[in-house]
Amino acid sequence: MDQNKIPQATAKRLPLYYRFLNNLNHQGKRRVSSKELSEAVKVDSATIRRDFSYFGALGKKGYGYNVEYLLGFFRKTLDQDEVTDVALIGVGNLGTAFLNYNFLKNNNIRIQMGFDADPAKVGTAISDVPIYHIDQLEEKMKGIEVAILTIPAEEADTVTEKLVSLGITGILNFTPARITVPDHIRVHHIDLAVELQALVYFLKHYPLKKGPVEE
Amino acid sequence: MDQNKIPQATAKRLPLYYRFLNNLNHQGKRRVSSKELSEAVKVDSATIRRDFSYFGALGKKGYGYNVEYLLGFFRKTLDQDEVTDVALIGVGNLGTAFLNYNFLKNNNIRIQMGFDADPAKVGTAISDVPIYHIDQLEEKMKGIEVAILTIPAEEADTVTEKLVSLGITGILNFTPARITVPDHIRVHHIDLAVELQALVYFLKHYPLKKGPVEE
DNA sequence: ATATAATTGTGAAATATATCACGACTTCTT
DNA sequence: AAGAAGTCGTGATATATTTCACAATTATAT
Ligand SMILES: NC(=O)c1ccc[n+]([C@@H]2O[C@H](COP(=O)([O-])OP(=O)(O)OC[C@H]3O[C@@H](n4cnc5c(N)ncnc54)[C@H](O)[C@@H]3O)[C@@H](O)[C@H]2O)c1
Ligand SMILES: NC(=O)c1ccc[n+]([C@@H]2O[C@H](COP(=O)([O-])OP(=O)(O)OC[C@H]3O[C@@H](n4cnc5c(N)ncnc54)[C@H](O)[C@@H]3O)[C@@H](O)[C@H]2O)c1
Repeated sequence: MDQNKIPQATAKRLPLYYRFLNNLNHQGKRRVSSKELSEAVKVDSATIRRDFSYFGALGKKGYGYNVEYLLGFFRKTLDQDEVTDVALIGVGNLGTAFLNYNFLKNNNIRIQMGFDADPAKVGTAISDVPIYHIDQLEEKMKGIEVAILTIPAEEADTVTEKLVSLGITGILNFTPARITVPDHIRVHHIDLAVELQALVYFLKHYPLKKGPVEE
Repeated sequence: MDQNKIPQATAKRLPLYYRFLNNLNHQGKRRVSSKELSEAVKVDSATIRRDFSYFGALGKKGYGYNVEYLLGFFRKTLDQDEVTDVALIGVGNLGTAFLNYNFLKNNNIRIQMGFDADPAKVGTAISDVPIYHIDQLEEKMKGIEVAILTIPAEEADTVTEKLVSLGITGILNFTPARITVPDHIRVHHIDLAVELQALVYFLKHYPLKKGPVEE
């Protein structure tokens, strides 16, 4: 049932398509063309058609795509029928922001518990998510396969080792550390400082149209 | 002085290299090879050499790269000698987390002011960053070219229009909305829910080695 | 002084992604 | 019912990025 031939670039766009299809559905739209979708998600319409085509012929020539059908298809494809539980490690500035966000609504993902090393935080709850001590990882984290890492960079390697030994398979890493994991574990990095700095770099070195490059 | 031929993929990695070179320098390391750096940043060593080579011959065969020299070079390349001021729009969960983070230290970027629509937040300061009312944008935001957008998705288009009319050139957009801007404005999207959902998708559909695909 | 080991920079090849452009088919209009 | 308009799916092509692999050069050991 697995389509290992779906390009990663396509896979990364699926959640985006899914969200916009949901929006359209809520607006009562019955059909949508790759052109319309393109304007909404800012992805070239040929790319959208190509993306969809990896899953078969989902549309109808001359008509477009049926919103409800497409939505249902992607819901299954993205496993949106079952809730995915994740753990959050590091209840600081970023971690707290995530705990206050409802990933269930649109993404069917639930942060089920948080862990921190600070005794002042242990035992509390944020948006109904209980916070445990990091030493309770083994005891509490049974069955959870995905972790969000929002701890100081210095702690990243130690905590990652623990997570790996407890059977985690995926980590969303917000620390600037490039953590080391065995081959069978997937890590996605979101490096906010790098993103910001890269944006600034692009602005200065790849100016878009207006404002010609001086000097 | 501009090198418009540097691939975007390379440009995105520059801040990463810069940070690790900084680390090495602090550790007192004098030289580093592409292989060592590769292990630290998890980027193939050939890719690193290729990336560096776009800027000329920065290394020495049989020796590697001089850390201090490379660091100095990238500091200039990344304009790390002057502070870049940015504005943050939307002082909620995420926005507050960013305000509490010091981007100055490693990235020479300063969030100089925040804006919000909530009167309870206006007039306060978070980590010494003053919060103004969104209606004061024009009055206060003079000279700032980059904005971080952390407002509700519904507000994204309206606020973006204002930002654009006030001469912003780059936006780091954390809302799930795909905002529409003129061609000369650069928008980078960081869509946290999409990132999380994409990670989950990859885990289920592209399992790495161990744990063969069932069903 | 010589041999050995390390490491760069890069042409060439491989891989990945995006876009063009059009035949085939559907829907809409009159 | 016929013609016009719209839209998909996709072969071909273009572009972007990564990786291989090796000659050239430098450093190190004996
Ligand atoms: N806040 C931002 O805007 C921002 C921006 C860029 C990068 N980051 C990175 O994200 C990470 C988190 O940032 P933050 O601002 O939320 O930091 P923070 O200091 O506010 O939060 C870190 C939390 O982790 C906890 N912690 C420390 N050691 C731990 C351990 N061993 N196990 C479990 N919990 C532990 C701390 O008690 C604290 O609550 C950092 O690595 C930071 O560099 C944050
Ligand atoms: N918090 C998360 O973990 C998370 C995850 C995924 C996506 N997001 C997205 O990031 C954005 C911010 O999320 P959040 O959790 O910080 O939301 P939030 O509701 O906590 O904060 C939004 C802030 O924007 C302010 N605001 C509303 N309208 C405004 C306007 N017109 N001008 C200026 N300020 C205005 C509000 O007063 C509030 O302080 C949202 O679009 C959300 O979908 C957040």
